[in-house]
Amino acid sequence: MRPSDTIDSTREARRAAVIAVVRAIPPGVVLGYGEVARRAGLPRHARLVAKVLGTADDPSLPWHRVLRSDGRIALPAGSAGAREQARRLRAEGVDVVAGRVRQRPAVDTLDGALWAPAE
DNA sequence: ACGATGACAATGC
DNA sequence: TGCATTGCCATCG
Repeated sequence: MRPSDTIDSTREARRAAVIAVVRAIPPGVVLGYGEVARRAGLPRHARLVAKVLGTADDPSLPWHRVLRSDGRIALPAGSAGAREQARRLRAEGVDVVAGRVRQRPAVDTLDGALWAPAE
């Protein structure tokens, strides 16, 4: 490996951390960007999470389970991505109405709370 | 180095 | 609920 890679890896490491967290989200569960950032050990990096998901090319990544903190789909309403996301969520049993999820992304729900520990 | 940008979040009205 | 404002922070030109 080139020495420059070791230094650049800070960026890669964060990206990897975010990817790992997103991949760990179980079906039917949704999290906010800020939450994901937290779980990735990067508090206040919600926007970075967005960037990562946007540039991630891994098709097996369940990026559709990441929403805004208010339960809204982050992608522009009507856009191909937004429709795709809503479609996938419903396929997992998540209620999506008008680009919004009928479930609190917050760790308010029992499922979310129980999911918190571990690792 | 500097300002603009963005799949964000919290707060206030 | 919706919209505007402010704060945050990595990226990019």
